[in-house]
Amino acid sequence: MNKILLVDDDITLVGMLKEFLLQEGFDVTVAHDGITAEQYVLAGNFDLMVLDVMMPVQDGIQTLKNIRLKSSIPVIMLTAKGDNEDKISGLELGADDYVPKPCTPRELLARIRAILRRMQSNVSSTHVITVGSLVIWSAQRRAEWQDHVLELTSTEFNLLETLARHAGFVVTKEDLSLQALGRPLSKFDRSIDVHLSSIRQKISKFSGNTHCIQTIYRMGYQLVKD
Amino acid sequence: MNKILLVDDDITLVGMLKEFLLQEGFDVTVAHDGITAEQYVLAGNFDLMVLDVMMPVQDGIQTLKNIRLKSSIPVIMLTAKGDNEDKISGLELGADDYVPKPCTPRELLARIRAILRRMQSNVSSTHVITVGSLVIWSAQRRAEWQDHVLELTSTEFNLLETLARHAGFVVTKEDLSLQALGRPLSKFDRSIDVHLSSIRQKISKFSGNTHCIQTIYRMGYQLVKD
DNA sequence: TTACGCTTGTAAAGACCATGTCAAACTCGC
DNA sequence: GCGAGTTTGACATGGTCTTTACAAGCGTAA
Repeated sequence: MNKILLVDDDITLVGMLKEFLLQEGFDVTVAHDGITAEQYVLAGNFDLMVLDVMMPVQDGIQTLKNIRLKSSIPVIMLTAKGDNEDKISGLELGADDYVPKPCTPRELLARIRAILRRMQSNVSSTHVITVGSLVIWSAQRRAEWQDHVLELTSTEFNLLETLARHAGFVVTKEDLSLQALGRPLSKFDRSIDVHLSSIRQKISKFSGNTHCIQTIYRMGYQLVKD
Repeated sequence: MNKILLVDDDITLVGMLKEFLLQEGFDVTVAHDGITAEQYVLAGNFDLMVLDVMMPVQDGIQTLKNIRLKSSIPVIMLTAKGDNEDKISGLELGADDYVPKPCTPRELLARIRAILRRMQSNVSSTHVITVGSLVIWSAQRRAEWQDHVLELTSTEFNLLETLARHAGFVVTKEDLSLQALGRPLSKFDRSIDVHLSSIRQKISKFSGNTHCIQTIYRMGYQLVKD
């Protein structure tokens, strides 16, 4: 459940929004002035803050400024009128969105969801590994060499991916076995050599360059960056 | 300081982003079309590029395609609308992330930081030892002498690395044997002498200076600090 | 200084072992 | 049972390490 902090001096408006957001499944906390909001943000771990620009004592802009010194919490600014200056300076201070007042709760909700979605997609952001002419899409389990699809088996893909993740570094057979085959390397296990051999063959179909996967004698293998 | 290249034909948007990123401590350069961007990338050593998909003359996709032929610079694509096709084909070309427009500067910043962090975690863990004209990258098992790669065997590398770690001090053969060969020195073992001989030979290919590895009679060897 | 013993430099040879690779045996899901 | 994928076995290869041999260097004592 997402924790949201609502900051506005308009008590009735905030009350209404709170009700609405609670029903939508958010965990809502309310503050009525900037100073309190600052304290809340630094204390509790909120996922997002909705901040009114126009407030007595300390306005939203100053509040955001202070908060940005210590936190990178996503912030949606509520601006009175369609004031453009507010928008710019709010964004430059590090607001993630601004919503002109008056706005319907639904509209605000949409913005909140949008921001949270972005933040989350940020974390799980697509994993693409690029090393020289090799491109690997981990999620899709897809690998290309110089724009040609490499038709790798599952294990081969794991191996290549592991090497790519550590491109430029030597990866021992022990590590390769653990990470790509999922078991510790045992004494006379030749699987890794065999798989690497076939990976090299598949790569060599598209370029003579087979020494991109270097063997480091008695140490392991290394995918060279270049 | 990280060098960032912003590429978008929307001059006001780019101007705003540039301001924002400058304040965040980046070194920002701007290009308004794909052709210029290509030239910039190949010329300057940027750490990251933000590339708009929708551009006149040459769109972002083609630009990325061209750049990928010659550079593996991290790229964030800016896609208009939530256009899914753009997303896919951008990633397949080797973009590292995509951000749907419109986006706030903060959001873009977060993505930029995320990518840079990922890149740096690859490099910063590298253990580099520098002694005079010798540079050793332990993790990569790579050694250079005056910018020339030394093609060392595993044991040779171990020996040189051990000497480099104790540069300026005498290292006994006993210690060398233990640390580089992994076994105690036995009575008539000449391996270390032989290996050091060949290391010296390999170094002497690039400079007459072979006394960088000093023999301390009846004591051991020493890599001299310059 | 010279002679002697011990240590080190280095080339060459051989032993050893890791790796490349093919093919057969083996799994496992269908 | 079939087929794709994986592992195992076998063999060839070749790189690397060690050993050996001899030459050269160093230190010390006569």
